[in-house]
Parts: sequence; C-alpha cells; structure tokens
Amino acid sequence: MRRDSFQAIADPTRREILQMIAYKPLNINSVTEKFDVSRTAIYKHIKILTECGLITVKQQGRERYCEAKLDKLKEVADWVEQYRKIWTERLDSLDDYLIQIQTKEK
Amino acid sequence: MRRDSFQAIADPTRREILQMIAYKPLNINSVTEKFDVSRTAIYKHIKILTECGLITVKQQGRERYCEAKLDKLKEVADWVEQYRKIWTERLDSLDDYLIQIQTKEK
DNA sequence: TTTTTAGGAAACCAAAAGGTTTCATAATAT
DNA sequence: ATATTATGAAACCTTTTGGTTTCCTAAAAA
Repeated sequence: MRRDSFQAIADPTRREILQMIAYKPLNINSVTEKFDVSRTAIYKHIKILTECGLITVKQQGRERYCEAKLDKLKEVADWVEQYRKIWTERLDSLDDYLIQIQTKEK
Repeated sequence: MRRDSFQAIADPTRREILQMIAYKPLNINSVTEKFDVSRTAIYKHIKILTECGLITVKQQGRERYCEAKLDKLKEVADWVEQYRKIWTERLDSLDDYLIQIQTKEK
C-alpha cells in the first residue's frame, strides 16, 4: 500500500488529527475521544500517519504522545507550489488558442 | 465517494496526468498513450479529475481536450501552507516540554 | 490488591479504488 | 463507401480502505 503524505492527507479524518496535534502533542486516547468513530478506527489512522512519518509517538508512562512532524508536508507543498504561478497568471484564452493550433497541425 | 482535490492528487498517476497537461492541453488519447495501463484506466482517472474540477474538457471535432484547472489546488495549498511556519520554526524540544507539563498536571 | 485506564492487535465486513476486457458509436481519413 | 480513430461505458475482478467488535496486557489509581 502507498504510504506517503499525499495519501495520508487525502482522508479528512487524518487531516483533523494533524490539526489537533499540530501545536501541542496529545496522547492517543485524547485524540480518539474527539471523534465519533471508534477508538480503534482512529488508532488505525494514527498508525498510518506514523508510517508516513507525519507523526511520531513518544512514550510517557503508560501514555503515548502523538507529535506532528509537519515538515513531511513539504513533499506536498513543493508539488502544489510548482503550479501556483500557473493558476494565478494563466489566461484561459491561451488554452483555447493552443487547442486550435494543435488541431490545425494535422 | 469523496471528490476533492486532496483525494484527487493522492494517486500518483493522477498527479502525472496533471503534470502532463499543466502547460498545454492534450486530447484524451494523447494522455492515455503515455502510460502503461489501459486507456480505460487512465480515462477513469481523467473522469475523477474532471469531477473534482481539476480538469475541464473541451470538444474539438471528435477529440476532447483536457485542460488543467490548477486553481483547484488552492484548497490543498492553503491547508498545507498554514503549517509551514510550524515546520520551519518549531523546536522539537518544545514538544518534549509540553508532554512533560501535561503529564505533571494530573 | 482490585479496578480502571491507555493502548495494541486480531478477525471480520462492506464499500471504494484501480484495473481489465469487451462492445458501441460517431467523426475522420482513405 | 469503408476503414480507422477517439471516446464512452458496461461488466467484472482483486486489493485497499475505513470501519466494527472483541479480547488482551500493562500501568496507574482507588
């Protein structure tokens, strides 16, 4: 199975989890309590996030604290940002023109 | 099924498709030819991208040109960017400190 | 020392994802 | 007029996803 940041943040629940722990680590049960779905379901999401490196877990007694490693989002940020100037500057009419050209060429 | 930009770009093939048409629209068959998987498989990816608004299709004779609408990536860009200063500025030792605090509080 | 509490993991399930082959149709090219 | 090309769509298949319930263990609290 794919385990990268793109796939990790595709799920809205996982985005929420990252949001929750972005500024302050939380133990696993604190995270799971905030959701309607079962603890095990959230636990699995946390596991996936851990496998992607977006979370690291630190043991503290019997509790395990989830800490967001948001630099792993850089992969996504870089990919998206390469297109920013296109979406901010492009004139749609150019596309139409390019389509015309390509059709004519044949 | 979920149909948003996050889910759309989770698949590497769909990211490649967007890359291909980012600067110049291509007709559907031109896109499908560049991949190892079947035409129909790629066609489905294009359909998903269309449903998300990341692609629009323009008819030109019997051909249909795919045009990237990259501004739909803004949703992803915004979400990711809100965390950039965290991953660039955060000191990991702060997390450890916060975990200590929370454990003590009980 | 008993009882909670935090976390881990297995077994199972339905739906979604990603792929295939096959067939159909409407423009174009020959 | 016929063959080819570009696309659409149905039927089908396997694996992954996201969820559940259940059971287990170890630390901490009463």
